[in-house]
Amino acid sequence: MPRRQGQGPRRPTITDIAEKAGVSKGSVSYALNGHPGVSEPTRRRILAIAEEIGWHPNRAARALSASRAGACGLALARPARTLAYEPFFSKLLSGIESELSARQFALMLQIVEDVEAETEVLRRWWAERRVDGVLLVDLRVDDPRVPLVEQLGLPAVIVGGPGRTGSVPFFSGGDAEGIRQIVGHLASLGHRRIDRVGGSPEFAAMQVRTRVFEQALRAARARGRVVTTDFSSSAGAAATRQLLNSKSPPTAIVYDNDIMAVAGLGTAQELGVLVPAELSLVSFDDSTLCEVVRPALTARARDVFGYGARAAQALIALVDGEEMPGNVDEMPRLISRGSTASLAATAPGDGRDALPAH
Amino acid sequence: MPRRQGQGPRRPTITDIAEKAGVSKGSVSYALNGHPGVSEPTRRRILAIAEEIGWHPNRAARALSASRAGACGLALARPARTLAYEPFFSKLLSGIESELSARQFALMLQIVEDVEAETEVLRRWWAERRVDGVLLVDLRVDDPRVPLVEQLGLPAVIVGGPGRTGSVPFFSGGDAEGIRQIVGHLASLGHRRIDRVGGSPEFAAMQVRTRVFEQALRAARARGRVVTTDFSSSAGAAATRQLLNSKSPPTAIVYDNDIMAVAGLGTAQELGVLVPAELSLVSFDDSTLCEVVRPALTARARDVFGYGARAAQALIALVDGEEMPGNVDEMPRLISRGSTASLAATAPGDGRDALPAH
DNA sequence: CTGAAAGCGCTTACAG
DNA sequence: CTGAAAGCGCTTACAG
Repeated sequence: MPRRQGQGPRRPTITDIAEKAGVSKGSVSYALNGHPGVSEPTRRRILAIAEEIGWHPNRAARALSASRAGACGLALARPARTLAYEPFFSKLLSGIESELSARQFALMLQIVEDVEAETEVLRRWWAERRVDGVLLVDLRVDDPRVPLVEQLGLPAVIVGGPGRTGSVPFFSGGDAEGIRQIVGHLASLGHRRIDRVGGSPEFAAMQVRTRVFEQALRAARARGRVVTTDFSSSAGAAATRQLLNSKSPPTAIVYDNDIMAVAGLGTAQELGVLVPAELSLVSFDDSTLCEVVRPALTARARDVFGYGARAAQALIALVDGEEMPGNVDEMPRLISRGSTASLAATAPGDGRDALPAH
Repeated sequence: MPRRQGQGPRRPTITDIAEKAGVSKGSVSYALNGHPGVSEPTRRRILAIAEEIGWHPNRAARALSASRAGACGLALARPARTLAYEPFFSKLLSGIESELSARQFALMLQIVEDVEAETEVLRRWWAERRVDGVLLVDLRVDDPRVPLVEQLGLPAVIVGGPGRTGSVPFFSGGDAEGIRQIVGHLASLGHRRIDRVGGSPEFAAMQVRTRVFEQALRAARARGRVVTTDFSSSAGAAATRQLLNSKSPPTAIVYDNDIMAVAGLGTAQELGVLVPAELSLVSFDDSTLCEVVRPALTARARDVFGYGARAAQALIALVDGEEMPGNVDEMPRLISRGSTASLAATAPGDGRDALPAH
């Protein structure tokens, strides 16, 4: 026989409401949930009593009888200490959370070390009925989470595909269009040697970016290399140094995130390379960071908050068995700031002659 | 009579285990929870069967009978879209989450617009038994959450006091020591005019910082002003401009967060003020940001991840009715980087003569 | 329109 | 050491 915890006053239940109203618990439940089966006057009386005594449904009880957790899960396979460096992620989380809470869904968050650990979390959440569905981020190439959720029958939405996603719906982040805009912008400024400091190729999104980047270069009759990194500032700095010190240095560099772009800017400054006179820099993610450095960084902007919100909305629809909203492709836009400039306008010739040996 | 959702295979319950093992559900429960009341051979058999059929406890059922949600809550009264600008917060969240999940607690996260909305979330969570306890961050002066959790009997730990916290335990962030270290560092470099770009005074922590800042200035025989802001980069830039354009500009500025410090650096550069030759800059929060800009920013570093983890640990102890670990005051350390320098060493005289009019 | 009852999957005193 | 039973607070077919 359960004992009561000693904490605070006993919270009211539907039994209390039923007693006060002089009806059965069943009627109270119908009234509270807006189901047919109670007369309008009775419903109003019940609602008034619930309000008066400050009743709220016990989520555990509701979850148990309704076989529904009322929560969605987000497991993040990221070393916890690096989470801090991702303004993108914070915005995404805000967007997801705002939609979820507006729909009365709770958000379960867990940070794990790698994708294997994440699959374990997904299994456990589903087995424990902790969640009704999950959001999958940072899709990997041949991601094990996709077959897992399919096998489990766990409702899931992939945030930021595409990749091979099986039957799991996904929301694309508009990366392809973003890359095209950036390369187009740089090419229109006269750049023909455009390198890219990209993220790790294990991510499905990176493969798309690299493929589209190379297509865009060809379309612009430009050349360029891709250096892969782990997205960290130190890797961004190292890659920049490597590119600028190479035999044929670029006149423009595109970075896959804002942190690396800022690190690249600092590195260029250390090497005495003038931005944007001698080198143009573009970040693939916009953030306050890009605005506050000098020169401010040209960046691909997109509505990350809305992106997260739409993904959450899709997941709720999936969980509720409603029709999924379509994948509205994000339309990114390029925000031109001080870090990009025309080569011709700022540096006569190819602009490299005046460079110190670096 | 409940119906089964059409999703996936039926998940095993203790009834299944009891049948397979030929014992009662009660024995299964005792065995699974490591309680006395079952023989060792029986326990092992039960555990083996549970493992074999992939049993996991239904959290809703467990929560209902144990009157325990197995979750802690974190409601954030921050405009969702600005959450992105807080590396501090991301690290804190990671630390909290790591401790919680290590102890099998889930984290419920909700982002709300203001403290009033947050009190509503706390009330609802507790009434719905969604959480066993909550973490309170960004304590305000006369924060309504403190009397609320006391009245509700909702276990809570304040992250980043102090302030008037009633009976609610809190973890201090070591702000006082941090301020002293920064002012001491700048004074030892010869600075006597040290201004501070602080956060909004509605936060309890800001009051402490300002008080200690003024004490530290007096102790160092230095002078300085405090400008309050909303922590945003634009406010940081505006405050910097205001201070540098004043009749008696500072030779050093301390910023309450990294974003404002970076914005301040950019503003100084725009105004043609050389950092650190003519102006030293210090950030009160360290982050990658501080490392990647040029010059890199001197900053107060602290173990934010561990700070969050310890707060979560304290909350779990409180929820479990165990003894709370003591409030180990954070010992911050100052990381000296390129943005601070001795006045005398870099600029003869008071160093202001050479400044362009700004 | 309303009530009595069974059931969700656990936990835990109580008897044997 | 083990089993049978009640109870957590809901939801929902089923009878009236």
